[in-house]
Amino acid sequence: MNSYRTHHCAELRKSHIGQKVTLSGWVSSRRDHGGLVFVDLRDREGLTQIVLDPHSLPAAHDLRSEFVIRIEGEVVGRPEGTVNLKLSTGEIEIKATQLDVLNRSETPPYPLDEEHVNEDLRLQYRYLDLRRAEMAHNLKLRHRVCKTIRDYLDEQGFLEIETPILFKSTPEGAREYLVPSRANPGLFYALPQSPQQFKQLLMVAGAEKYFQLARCFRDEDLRADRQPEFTQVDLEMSFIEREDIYRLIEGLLQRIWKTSIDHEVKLPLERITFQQAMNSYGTDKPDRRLGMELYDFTETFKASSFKVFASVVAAGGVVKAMNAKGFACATQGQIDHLTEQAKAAGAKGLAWIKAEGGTWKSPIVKFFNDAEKEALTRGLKIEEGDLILFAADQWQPACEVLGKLRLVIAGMLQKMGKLTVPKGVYDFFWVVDFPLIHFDSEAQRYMASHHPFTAPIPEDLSLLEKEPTKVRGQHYDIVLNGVELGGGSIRIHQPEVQKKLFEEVFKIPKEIAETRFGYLIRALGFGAPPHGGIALGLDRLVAILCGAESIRDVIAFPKNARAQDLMTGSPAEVESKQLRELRIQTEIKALAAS
RNA sequence: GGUCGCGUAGCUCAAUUGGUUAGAGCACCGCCCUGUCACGGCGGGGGUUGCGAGUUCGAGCCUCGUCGCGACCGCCA
Repeated sequence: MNSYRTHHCAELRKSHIGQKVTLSGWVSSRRDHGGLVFVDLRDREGLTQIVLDPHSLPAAHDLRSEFVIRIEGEVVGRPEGTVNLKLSTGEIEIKATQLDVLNRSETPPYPLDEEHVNEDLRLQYRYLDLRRAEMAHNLKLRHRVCKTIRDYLDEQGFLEIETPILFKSTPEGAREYLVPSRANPGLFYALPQSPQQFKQLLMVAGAEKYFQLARCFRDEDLRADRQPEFTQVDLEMSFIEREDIYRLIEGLLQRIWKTSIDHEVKLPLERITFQQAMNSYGTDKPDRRLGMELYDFTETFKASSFKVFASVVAAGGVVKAMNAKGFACATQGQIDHLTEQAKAAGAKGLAWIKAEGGTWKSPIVKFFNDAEKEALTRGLKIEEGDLILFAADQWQPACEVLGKLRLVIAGMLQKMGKLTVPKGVYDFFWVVDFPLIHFDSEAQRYMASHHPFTAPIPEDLSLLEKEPTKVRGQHYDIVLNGVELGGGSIRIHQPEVQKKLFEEVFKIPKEIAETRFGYLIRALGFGAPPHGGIALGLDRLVAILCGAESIRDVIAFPKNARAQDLMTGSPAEVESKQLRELRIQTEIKALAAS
């Protein structure tokens, strides 16, 4: 025990009454009554009320917010009627006999207990922001989760192995951060988007079970749940099948939820196919808590006199609909907004029906016959006050349009108080049987849906040449409350299969495939074991556990939406000497000079 | 790159149809106060309304531009 503290500020209870204690911390608030001063003393763990008598401790009058002080005193019970039930330490207080100001503080630029402060300011003074109880709690919970992950995976026989941060550019995926090499002028490293290739090489190396809390870097535009650097729980195993991954990760999630928030996750988790997810929710990461499933009416409208629907069906498309329960009150403005959203998602327009005032109000209902109306009423369980929305297109675009509207409408209904997402519900499930390959209309070639190392499902292998988009991959995503928590796959371990995909399916020129992935294919040729793995987004996972809106709230020093650190002022210019050493010239300087 | 929203005191916000000297709470400074916990009372300081143009007799408010921040779309194998 050192001279600063005998206890922390959330520790003392009635049972400590009479003890002489020393506490150190920050002045959270001060209530100066002239002849008596109360201070809420805060440290990482919590608050304790200090009572100071300014007659013996005159410095008590000079205390201000965020001063760092040390207090000696006696734990006393609070007088009758002054107990504060909001504080865990609210039954006691410290009668100070000694006050030392360890450090003064500038007036804080914003009140630390204020909820809705400009995020700029919070980020600029992040060290103050992190003093707030909520942020301190988030950091603690994140630590608890990391510790649980390490303990669990250690028990399961995993080795924590670090992989390089200075890696090589592999422009197949996300845009990368580049790092110039002074020793090799004109050449660049790239920061890894993920340790994907290294973890596969570790399997070839016989590591068998690898994991890492891996920092990953992507130079893409940011979102509330996207940072330029973020952390993945990255792992890979040899001699395993998909079922082994499911079992392992389910156990891990169960343990994390138990140790961090004492919530029981029931196992095994449900599995749905990509096909089912799209069909029922129009997305591969559905938030099933919202209800509002999509239904198919292709058969109903096959021969409809409503030509818009009938012609889509004739062209091999589908007619899908969803019931936005209780949203018949949607204003014209809201309908217009939904139509815009639908168009942005690729629809040509938006057909809708309002069940209102005992009748159906809709621009299209006049084309429907009784059988069609009956099918809709039954299939969508239409009741007074409902809003029905349609999408007619090829299967996937039709699903996606309604999937997007479903989320927009859920947001609107929540604002109106007509839809409440239940709290404390954690809807985990696996999404499986993803298509291995999709056709990218922009690049005019087939692309890997996940990444190019994903193994096909063996029975689909024969389709690879003729109908590549029908091949399913041994890929799996774990979804929680509409958030993609992570994903992974069984990898290709035969070099000839990997080569075939690169060169014949993805049409990556031989030389490029060689320089980009040659070492990996070569490694696979030296007895690579069957292997697979998964990566979980740690920031998102912790954010959900904390109930945080943004992953910025669970990262100690995050960047803003422009990828800047407002506290340190990075990124920043560098000395021209540094650039010369790297043999780098920037266009910006040339532009400024001209 | 695009769409939308926001920008007024240190912080959170207000300011009627475009109308006099831009207000309030908290914070800050001074004085008073022995049971507060959002302590209270009295007094005080604090503003280039993000910036720049324009319209107008007159702009925090309208228009254009610009900068900053945020959300979303694109992007994120």
